[in-house]
Amino acid sequence: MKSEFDLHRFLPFLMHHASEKVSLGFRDIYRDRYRMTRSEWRVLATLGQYGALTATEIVTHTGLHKTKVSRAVFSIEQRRWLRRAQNENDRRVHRLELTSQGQSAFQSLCEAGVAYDKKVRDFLGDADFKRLSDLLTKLNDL
Amino acid sequence: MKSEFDLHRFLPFLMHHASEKVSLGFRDIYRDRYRMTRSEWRVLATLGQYGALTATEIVTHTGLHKTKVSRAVFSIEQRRWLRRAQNENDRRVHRLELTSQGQSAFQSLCEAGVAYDKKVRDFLGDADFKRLSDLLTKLNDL
DNA sequence: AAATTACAGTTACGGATGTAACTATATCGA
DNA sequence: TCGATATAGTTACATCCGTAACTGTAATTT
Repeated sequence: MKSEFDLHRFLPFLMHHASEKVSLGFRDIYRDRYRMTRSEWRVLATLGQYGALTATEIVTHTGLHKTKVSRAVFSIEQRRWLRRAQNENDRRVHRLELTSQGQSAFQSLCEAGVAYDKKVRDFLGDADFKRLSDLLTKLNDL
Repeated sequence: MKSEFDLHRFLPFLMHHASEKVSLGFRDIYRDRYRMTRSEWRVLATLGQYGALTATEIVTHTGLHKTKVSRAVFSIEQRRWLRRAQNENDRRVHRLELTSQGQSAFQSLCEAGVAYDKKVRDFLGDADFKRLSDLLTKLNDL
């Protein structure tokens, strides 16, 4: 029987729907401002926050698929927003680092991010916002 | 300064990450069992739960893009899991309805859905699970 | 009624995706 | 040391996706 099953209470649906709302709401910003994809923004943000990393380290930090990272790195490099330097000890590995232009773009999007965060926080209220963050963080270990 | 911005506390990231965990976790089930895409599963589930609908009504219920619905309907129809009947009064419109095979598939996935829900609920605990559902529902109005 | 506008649904196109296969390099084991 | 295995990263392919343009039908305006 379907009686036990309610689409509008089904967590994968709720999650996905809410995620689209929140995640795509911010995507409009970096897409309109810089014509970036989500993968590109994620890679930029990760390098901006953590400094120089290898592609594999970006995969670890973000959970992005390695082909997404590879393509995003290529396209950010095309914009001259990052440099790559081959590792001397292991020539398979490249150290990826934002250029100053890349850092500027990151700063600009950070500010937009903080503003966007505030918008959602105002909507939910501080308590619910924190509750939501904590629950989502907890789900990472599912 | 980036100091205000913490990637791992940024809601679009948290949201997206948690959503991938939960939503793709269940996707493995319908993908492995029936080779369905997420759009197809959503359309199947919507028709299963609400009975006969038009494509536009499915768009309203699910929030899916109309091209996704169009393609999903086509492909589910190919499997003989749904019938379409042209509306006599408005010949642009088709009434879409699951066949008995479609209903069987839906039932089978409902059971999997209930089991999956239980798995997540056990992980989070009843109280947090409800809290999360409520917060996600609230976000629909963002 | 003819012309215009609105709507349901499909499709062409270019771009983004994941899988799997690949290249190049490094490491391990005999 | 050399053959096998593992790893970093890229690419070919098929698929999926959203935008915009389209088809066919209905409703509205004149």
